[in-house]
Amino acid sequence: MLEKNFNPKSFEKDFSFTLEASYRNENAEPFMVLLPPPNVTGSLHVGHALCYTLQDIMVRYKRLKGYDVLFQPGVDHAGIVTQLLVEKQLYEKGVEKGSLKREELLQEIWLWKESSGGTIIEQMKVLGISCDFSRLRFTLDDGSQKAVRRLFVKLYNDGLLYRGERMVNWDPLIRSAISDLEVVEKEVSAKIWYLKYKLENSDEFICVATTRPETLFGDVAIAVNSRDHRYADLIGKKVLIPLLNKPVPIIADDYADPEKGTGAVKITPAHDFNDFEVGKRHGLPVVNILNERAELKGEIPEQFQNLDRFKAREAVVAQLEAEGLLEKVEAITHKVPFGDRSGAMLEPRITHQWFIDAAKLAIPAVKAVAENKIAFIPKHWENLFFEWMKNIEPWCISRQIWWGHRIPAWYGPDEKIFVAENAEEALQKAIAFYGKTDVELIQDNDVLDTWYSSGMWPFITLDWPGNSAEFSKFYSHMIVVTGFDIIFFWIARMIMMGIYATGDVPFDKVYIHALVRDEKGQKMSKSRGNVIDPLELCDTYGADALRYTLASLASPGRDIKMGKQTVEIGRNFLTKLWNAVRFAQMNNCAHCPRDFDVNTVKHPMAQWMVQKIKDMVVDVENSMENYRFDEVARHIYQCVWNSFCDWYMEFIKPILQSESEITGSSDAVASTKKEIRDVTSWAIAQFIQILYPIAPFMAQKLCRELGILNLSWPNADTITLDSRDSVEKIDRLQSIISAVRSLRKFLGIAPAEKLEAKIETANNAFRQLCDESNEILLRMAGISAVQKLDSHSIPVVVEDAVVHLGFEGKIDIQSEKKRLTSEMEKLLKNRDDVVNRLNNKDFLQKAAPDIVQEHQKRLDNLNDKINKINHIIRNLV
RNA sequence: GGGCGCAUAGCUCAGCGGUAGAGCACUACGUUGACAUCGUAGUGGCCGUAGGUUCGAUCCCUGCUGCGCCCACCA
Repeated sequence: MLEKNFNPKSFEKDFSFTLEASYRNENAEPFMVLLPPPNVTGSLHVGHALCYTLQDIMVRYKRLKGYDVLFQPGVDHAGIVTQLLVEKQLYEKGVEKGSLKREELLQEIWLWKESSGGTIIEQMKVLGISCDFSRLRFTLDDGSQKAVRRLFVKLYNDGLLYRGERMVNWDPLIRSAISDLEVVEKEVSAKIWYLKYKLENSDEFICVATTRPETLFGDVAIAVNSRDHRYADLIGKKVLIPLLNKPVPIIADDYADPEKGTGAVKITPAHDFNDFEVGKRHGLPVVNILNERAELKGEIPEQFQNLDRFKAREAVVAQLEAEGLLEKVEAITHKVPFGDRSGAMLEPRITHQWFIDAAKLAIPAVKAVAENKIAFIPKHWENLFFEWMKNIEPWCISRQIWWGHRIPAWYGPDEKIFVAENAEEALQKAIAFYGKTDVELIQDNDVLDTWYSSGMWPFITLDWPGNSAEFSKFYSHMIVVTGFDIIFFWIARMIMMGIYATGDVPFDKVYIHALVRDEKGQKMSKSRGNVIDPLELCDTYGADALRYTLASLASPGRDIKMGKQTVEIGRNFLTKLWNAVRFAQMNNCAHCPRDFDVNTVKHPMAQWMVQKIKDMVVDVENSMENYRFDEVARHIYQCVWNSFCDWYMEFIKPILQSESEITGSSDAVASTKKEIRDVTSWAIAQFIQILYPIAPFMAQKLCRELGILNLSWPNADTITLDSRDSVEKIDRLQSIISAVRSLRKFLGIAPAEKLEAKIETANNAFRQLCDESNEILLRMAGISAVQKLDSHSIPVVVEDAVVHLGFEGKIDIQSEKKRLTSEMEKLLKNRDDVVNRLNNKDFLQKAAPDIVQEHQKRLDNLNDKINKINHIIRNLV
């Protein structure tokens, strides 16, 4: 017997997932979910919980349906994040950044990874995520290393990967290049300084506005627009850079916008993307005045040497002011690029980096999505994908850190590059190239962008470049579930690299899930302090409750607003089901006989319930196939709570609690009782199976409790019972009960007070059900049916039946009259609408015939009811 | 500047070319056996706005307004 209190904590920890998760039905259709590998430094947040829960629901559903399911887990080494984290921990122990050698630092990071990395994997188990953990992969494991190098060499040999000197976004804190995607623009308040540049051999000045005065030492020109008459005569002349007195030309370039600033703009090619382009157009030199830490360095006055860029700014401004070269200062707010990992303000910087020719890889990727070989769900996210792919820039894949895949490129004495899968191969190439054996090669110091290996995840995990059975079965047929924010970072790269490496798309579906916000709709963040910990929610409400709640909120195209209490949705629902099962146990409805056949069921209430379950199975299955997990949750909820608990269980209580078994007085009653028991236990078994994908802990607990050995997905097609008559009759009985309850409440009749009632109906089948339902009517509506009423009565109209409620005491006739009159008003208005429509020739001609018919029927029903109520009102005294 | 999404009950959200729904909240009543993590009944909506298409629009189309997001630019 289930415990009286629903306490998920008491059983959720009992179930392990490893066994069932690694089960493979190898002869069946494949279904694979590619788990986005969480960072090795990560811990579970609500976003993960949503993402993983949805995946797990799909996976468990497909397992029940008999698919060959692979749910492949893994962890990402997360280069920059992890190295920063370990360096910080070392710093706290007194180890300065940069004081360790490469091998020493790597060893420290590996040690950290072994001891503290991947806690999120354990947290996933708490949530009941049924990955095949025996196949857990790491983006730096041997297989990944091999695959990464293999693809690098292939890309290089195909000319799609190259080393070049370009301007990139540089993070002065990490001291590495980062990709454009890792740049976040932030609005900051700043100042704009108007500097006076003296014309050479003149006393005149040209005024230039800048937000970066400290970069003036790197200026190589002043640009003005050729159509700007203010400066037309200055083009070709020279100005002197303030504080440096170095002459630079005034050039004409359309980049200079007469509307902005003073219309004259300083050109600093080494420290600005636009200026770099202008410099290139005009063959200007590149003067770098910042080092890797963004300190001033180079051909600049001694007093500014080694100053941090922000201190340098102050110093430069002060000096300019002292020399009278500062015309004015204005306060502005503008957007400035920051690194999303370090939070440091970025610097454009010209360095040697490795790049992937993403534009070329993008062509087949765009084609694949355009041709629907890959479908985004919801579809509109394709737009975002296309938009980015259209404007894709070369992808800078080298990072100046140590934790990651070291770039498999070696340099000979003359900087000649040898790209190879390992040092030995590189050496062989070098020997062949130089024609001598004593060649010394130095490997590139940089590592690859973390997203490089992530981009290979779909095939790394299937043991590419080997030709595994899993690869041929699952590759290009899997689904990826992720947030929209990594469509660029990850999805696009997986598609590009997957097609390039294997010739085929890695997956055929991309499900984009919602963003989970706090209850006010704000993004959750540590700094706001509004982060909800899913593990805490599991502890308070249970993992199943959290899973159910997340599923029920997962409507497409809308973010999820969620507070802690939101999880009560799931907790309350599961409690309800728990108690329903308890009720069944108490009434010997827990075990469904093996030979039970739902299609032989006779009792109207039983048939009604069977039909409700059949409908639910069909609905849930449709919703599952359409990735509508909110609908899945809702269909189950309605069937369990509204149909099964609210009506069915109340209806069957008189039958289950009758004494017929003991007395054996009636075989018919006893066999009805048995049938009801069987249907009840069958219904519960269906609920458990349907619920398993969403609430696996509870489902398994109930299976154990009820002795259910095998779970499978119910097949609605095997339910062939024709239950239309029963459904109609039971629905009618429900209407009567609701109407009587409503009227009793309106008249203020105490719930405990029993009333006599006479039910009039011309429908014989229904008449019979009413006669058989005395006890139900008594329990649920508080009425006992009689043939003749002695007391005063008030009639209630329910469809084609009239229920006369008898009262001994006084009833407020006036208020009842009022109520009926207002009901009548509504009915009349309703009828007017229908009549108007039926009088409309266009409607009759153009509307679908069944719609017209339905309106006619509606009109008949309304008329019938109006007549009956009219009659009642006239006779109320 | 370019693009995307959203707007339905007090709140959170479903829905749909043909009578507007749920959960929460609220009001009233109700606990000696499935369940107060509950039950019963109720209150509450010109479905953002202006046009158009249609026999009929909350739903389809267009404009507008408001909110959110993405990309680009910013001397």
